[in-house]
Amino acid sequence: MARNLLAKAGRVQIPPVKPETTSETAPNPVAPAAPPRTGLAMKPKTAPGTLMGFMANQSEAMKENELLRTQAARFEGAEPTRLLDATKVVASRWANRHSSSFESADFAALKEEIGRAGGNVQPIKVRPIPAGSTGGVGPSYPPGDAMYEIVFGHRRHRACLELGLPVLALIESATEQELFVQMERENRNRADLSAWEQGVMYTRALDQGLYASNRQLASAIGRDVADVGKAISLARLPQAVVDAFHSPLDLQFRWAKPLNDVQQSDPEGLLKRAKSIAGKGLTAKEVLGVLTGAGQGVGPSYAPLAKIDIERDGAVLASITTSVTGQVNVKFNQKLDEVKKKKLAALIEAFLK
DNA sequence: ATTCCAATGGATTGGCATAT
DNA sequence: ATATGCCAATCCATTGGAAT
Repeated sequence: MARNLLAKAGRVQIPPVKPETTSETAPNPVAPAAPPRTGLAMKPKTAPGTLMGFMANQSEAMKENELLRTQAARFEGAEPTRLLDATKVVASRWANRHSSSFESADFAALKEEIGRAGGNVQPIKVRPIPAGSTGGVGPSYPPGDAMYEIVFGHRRHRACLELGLPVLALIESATEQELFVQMERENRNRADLSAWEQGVMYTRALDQGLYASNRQLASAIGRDVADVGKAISLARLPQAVVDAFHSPLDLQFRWAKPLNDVQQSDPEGLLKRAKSIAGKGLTAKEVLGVLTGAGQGVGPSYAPLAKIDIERDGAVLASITTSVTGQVNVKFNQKLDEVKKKKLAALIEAFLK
C-alpha cells in the first residue's frame, strides 16, 4: 500500500516530503519540502531498488559526479529566508482558501500567536513573480517592484498582512506545476484544508489545463484518483447548494455521491430545497438531509436524520435513527426474549413486502 | 468507407482499514 | 460513530488497427 504510493510519487518525480517543524528558522537555504527536481539529479538516495541497482553499476567518477549534481540541485534556485513586505506578496492563482478559513477560531489563534511573536516564526514559502509578467492574480507588476507569489503559508501571510507585520518567507523559484504540487502537499500535510477547498483547487488546475485529467492530477500529487474525483464533484456543485451550508468547509468527502445523485436526478428540486434552507442555521448534516430529499420521494433516500422515539407512559421503549447513508436502525431499550424476536422478524418481513 | 474488436485511459463505485 | 484514505472491480469513451 505505502509502497504503491511511493511508486506513484516516484513516477511523477515528487521527492518525499517531511512536514515542516516549527523549530525551523532562517537562514535555511535548503527547502525541506522542495528540493528542485531536475532530471536524474533529483533522484533521492532512497529511490527504489531498481535505481540503486543502476547506480551501483556506475563508475566511481560517474557516481561522484552524480552526487555533486544532486547536492547542487538542492541549492538551485533556493535563497535564504527573508522578511518581505506582506503587501508585496500575493496569493497564488491556485489559492484554495475559502474566506471562512480566515474567520475561524483557529486563524484567530494563529494571528494572535504571530502578533505576540512579532511575526511568523515558521517561514512561508514564496516564488518570485518575474517583473512585468502576470503573477498569480491580477494585472502585471511594474518592473523594479518585486512581487512574490505564495507557494504555501496563505494563513500565516494573511495574519501578517492584517497585523501590518512583514512576513518571513523562504524564496524559491518554481514552475507552475511544482507550485501546485507543493502547495497541495503542504496543505494536505497540515490537514486543515476542507474537501471542498481541495476540490476547488483541483478544479481550477484542471480547468486551466495544468493537468489533462483527474488521473494525471492525482498521480502528480500522489493521491488516489477516487478522492480527487470526490473533491472535484463537491467543488462543482451549484453555488446555491454550497450556500445552503453554513460554510463550504462543512462539506464532507462522503457526501459527494449522495449530493451528485440528487443533482443528476432532480436538479431543480435540489436548487429549490437549497435556496429554501439557506441561512436557516441548520447543522451541516441537517442540510444534507434536506438537500438529498430524504422522505420526499425524490432521488435516493438519504438521511432524514431525525430520531423517532417510541414511547409509553413517558418512557422511551425504542427509537429509530437514520445514518447519513440512509441506514435505518431500530434500538430497543429493553431485552427481548426469543419469542418476541421471532415475532419481530416476522413483522419486519411482512413490513418490507 | 464502414464495421468490428481489442487495447487503453479515465472515472465511478463500494468496501475495507485506520484514525479520530 | 464518523471521517478519511486506499484499492479492486467495473463501467464508459476513445483510439487504432484489422477485416470486410
